[in-house]
Amino acid sequence: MQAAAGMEPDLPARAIRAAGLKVTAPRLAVLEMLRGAPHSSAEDIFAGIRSALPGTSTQAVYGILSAFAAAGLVRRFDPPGSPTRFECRVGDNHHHIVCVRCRAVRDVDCVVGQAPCLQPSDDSGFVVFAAEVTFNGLCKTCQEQAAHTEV
Amino acid sequence: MQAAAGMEPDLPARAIRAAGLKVTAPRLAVLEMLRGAPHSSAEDIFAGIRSALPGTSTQAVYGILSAFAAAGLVRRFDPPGSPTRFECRVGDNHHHIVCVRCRAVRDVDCVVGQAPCLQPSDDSGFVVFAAEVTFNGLCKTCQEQAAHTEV
DNA sequence: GCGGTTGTTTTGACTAATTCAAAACAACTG
DNA sequence: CAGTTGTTTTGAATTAGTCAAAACAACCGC
Ligand SMILES: [Mn+2]
Ligand SMILES: [Mn+2]
Ligand SMILES: [Zn+2]
Ligand SMILES: [Zn+2]
Repeated sequence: MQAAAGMEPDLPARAIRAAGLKVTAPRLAVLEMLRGAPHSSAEDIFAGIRSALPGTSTQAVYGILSAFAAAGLVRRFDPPGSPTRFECRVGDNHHHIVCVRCRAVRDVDCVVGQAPCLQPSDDSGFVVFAAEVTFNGLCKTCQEQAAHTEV
Repeated sequence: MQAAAGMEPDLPARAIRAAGLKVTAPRLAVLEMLRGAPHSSAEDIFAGIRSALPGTSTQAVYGILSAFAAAGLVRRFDPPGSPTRFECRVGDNHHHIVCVRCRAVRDVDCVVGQAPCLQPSDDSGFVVFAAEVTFNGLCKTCQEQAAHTEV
């Protein structure tokens, strides 16, 4: 499974190699898919790549995502009530809005500038690495459907 | 299972009744346990009450916690990588620090005053109800153990 | 206090999401 | 091009939680 190597930069492959990982077809497929469909679950990704790569298994996808996350290539995000999602946007301290009805996820840039939420008022002796902010709400579609149902 | 009724106020029972729920032994046990051990998981709670109430099942605990959460008596919290936790502190917009190593959870009072993180910079048309802030870090114990292992 | 109604718990099965481990395999190094 | 090492496949197991029917108990009114 090697593309015409040595010619174009082939960004995804370089990113994987730069992370100290071997470049493989399933890994390229997962990374490509994740670029086009951020906040996908492992199962979403498996469904998205299985036609192009028959013989691929969910376990492979889980393994790939773990490796990517450990290498800092992707970020995990656990919305309440749905399986873990993954995305390529890393290291920019952005947050998420989740629709409590349909579980849709949208990115939210950090509210108060750079890394605002990173200082808890009292850290109880913890060393804090990161702050995850998750807004719960209703997406536009679900607002409309709720308006219909209610009243 | 009726205590000497009509004498003392019996706070937990009143809280349950005020929420429009019937007062039962397992419900009292769960609420009591949750007061003494906030951020417990369903399984934690089951383990904590099963000796006092043999014959209780995990399903009962799950049912009780769902009813309590729906009634606003308890709050759920989903730390990444561990089962859902529950607590009695409700309606005060407080947040959490989670130790990424041992999964310990601590409360953090809201950082910037009242309800700071409640305004996303761009809400994409979402109506936002609440903001969950989760700080990831290392607890004191895990810092020390990490210091030993590393260097 | 007694019985009926309704909400709660038990019992038992089942699903979804994820993890573990051994063997087969393929990418990269020299 | 062969060896080494990391990756994927295959197959099974586990964890966390859900669903549904039947047994049961709290609470209301009498
Ligand atoms: Mn995102
Ligand atoms: Mn708390
Ligand atoms: Zn929605
Ligand atoms: Zn810890």
